[in-house]
Amino acid sequence: MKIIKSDNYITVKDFGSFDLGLSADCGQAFRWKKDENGIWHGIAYGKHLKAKQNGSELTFYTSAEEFEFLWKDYFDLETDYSAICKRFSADKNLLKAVTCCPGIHILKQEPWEALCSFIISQNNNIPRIKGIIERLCETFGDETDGGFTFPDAPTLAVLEPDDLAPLRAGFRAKYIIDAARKVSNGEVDFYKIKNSPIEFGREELQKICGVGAKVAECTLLYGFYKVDAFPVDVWVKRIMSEMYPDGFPECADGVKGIAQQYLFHWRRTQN
DNA sequence: TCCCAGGCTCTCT
DNA sequence: AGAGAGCATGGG
Repeated sequence: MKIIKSDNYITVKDFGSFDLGLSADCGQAFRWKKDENGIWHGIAYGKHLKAKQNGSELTFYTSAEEFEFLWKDYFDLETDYSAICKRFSADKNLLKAVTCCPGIHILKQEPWEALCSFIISQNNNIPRIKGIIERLCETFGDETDGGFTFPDAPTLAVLEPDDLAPLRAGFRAKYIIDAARKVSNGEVDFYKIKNSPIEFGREELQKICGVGAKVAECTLLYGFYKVDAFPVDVWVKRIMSEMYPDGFPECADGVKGIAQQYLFHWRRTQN
């Protein structure tokens, strides 16, 4: 990877097959938006980022320091996805999926944001998930230069479900509050989840009311970078019954979550 | 309008 | 243990 510094931005080259837009908007994160100039805007870890891609050139409107300690890792730019996709090509469906949308990386989101976002995602559609999360940030987050931060768990833990009425999250409001309380009082231990095998995280997260297998897997994959987590939603369920009635292919062992992300996006963007 | 959405809880067998 | 209804809301 090559980084060229300028006054107010940096240019990055030789980053492999990464696709910024696809990664930002393939249903794993809900806060990235593209403006009329093709520039992506997002906020993570309390920092606002503007970034754009022109083929094999990425522009980050931030300092080289911030890129090094935050965004390089957030966008998982040092993992060799072409090697992973090459492994996937042993399976004909996975080959189609990675060929159709190369460049998807798993975004390393904040654990709390991932948990909260996927609680909101249940029995919901992506445009509305984005709306609820936006209202959550506007109502309870902190204002920064480019928007609002994601409100942390302690901030929400002191609220009652009714206080979330402005979000129009429906029955999910009580789940968000239960999650906020259990995370901020340590009943659900993020540090231990991060440093334990995936099975521990599965059990720990499902202590929260409103968190079942699917939300737990999503949180582990996108919030804790447990790349073998395997979220099964209605789309992946279709894929499994149509293409893998006898089980998932061996070539995805250890990185099933990444395979799932390619298949999910592929299946969803067909027609 | 009506169906359905990156599911989960609760209840009834 | 397994199946099914109900859930809040609104996008398409």
